[in-house]
Amino acid sequence: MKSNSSAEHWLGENLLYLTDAQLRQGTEAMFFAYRGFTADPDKILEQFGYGRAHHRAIHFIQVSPGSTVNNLLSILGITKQSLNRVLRTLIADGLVESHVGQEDRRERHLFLTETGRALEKQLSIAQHKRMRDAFRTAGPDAVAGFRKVLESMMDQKMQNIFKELRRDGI
Amino acid sequence: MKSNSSAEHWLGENLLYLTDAQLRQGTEAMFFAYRGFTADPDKILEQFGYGRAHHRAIHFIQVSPGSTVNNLLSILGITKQSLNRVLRTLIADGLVESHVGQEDRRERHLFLTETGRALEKQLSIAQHKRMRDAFRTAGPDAVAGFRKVLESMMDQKMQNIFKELRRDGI
DNA sequence: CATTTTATGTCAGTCTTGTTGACACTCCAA
DNA sequence: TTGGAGTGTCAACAAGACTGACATAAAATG
Repeated sequence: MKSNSSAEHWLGENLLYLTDAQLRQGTEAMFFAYRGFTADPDKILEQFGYGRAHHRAIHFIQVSPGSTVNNLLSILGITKQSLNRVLRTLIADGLVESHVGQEDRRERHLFLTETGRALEKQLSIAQHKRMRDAFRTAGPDAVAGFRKVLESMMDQKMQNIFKELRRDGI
Repeated sequence: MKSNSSAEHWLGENLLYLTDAQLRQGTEAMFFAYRGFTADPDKILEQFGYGRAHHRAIHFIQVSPGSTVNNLLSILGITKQSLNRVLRTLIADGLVESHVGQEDRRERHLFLTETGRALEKQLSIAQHKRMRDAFRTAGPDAVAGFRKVLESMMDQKMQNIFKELRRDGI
């Protein structure tokens, strides 16, 4: 009896929900959900002539004000040339300020201006609305699971950066 | 006593985990996880000179063999010109076959060839490995929550398509 | 039968966002 | 003083999305 229940438990945890069909379903869910996830901010960004790359830069500068270019690069996982193109336009448009470092004057510390913070707020309100609705619909336990799975799906390096971001003020 | 507990419950469900910080964390989790999610297939695709667009086409043709171009378009949410560019190369490379419809001869029905199925298998094995590991680490309840939240995050139209895909054989 | 609509394909041009490679400048540290 | 790190910039390129225009074949409709 006990060994039977244990076998069932093993099945439940390791086979039952890990069929190809289930994994395929997970794959498609990620694909479709990510589209929804970016849809609302994309509409706003379009009005300003910006793209997702601008959104990401704005987001992480907001989260870690004073972050250096290099730090931002390791978070975004793109080349400095790509980031620089985006930063250049954001700085030219007065959304981002770049301050020479006091200790190390080679470094540039990035900050959002008033205008930058306004756009960031507009973007996050739109994005958070959808996420809040999804969280409410799914319920607290589902949200916990959602975060758990997503975290496990990241590369180890990104998982560390993700946790690092939680430690600071945010 | 009872009303107090009820109030706490309400707080727990509607405020506690829906702070700006929590929503921001969800946003970042989606961003980092999606990078991990695509990383492994991307490496394989690169060897063949393909990109994510090719992967998506291959995936959904595998899931729904005989699907028409228009059907695929509504799933992928791109323009026919974009899809056509991808399909042209896949057909030229002998991964996909396009058959004129029997009832309606305007339609083209898409199928994977043997070679196409082989690549699809290689890609899904890589992608499923990461997902399976993440699912095992997080556990069955977390996986259920993960799916629930992702489904709620999709646009209504995509949610229907997603469910539609579950109905057929998969 | 004539016309319109639908499904698909294709050409041409544009945009965003990523890539490499090369080079310059500043400045810290050995 | 020299080497290397952090940063900025130029040029060229590619993937993958977009729009607009046009072509073809076949189905649907009048």
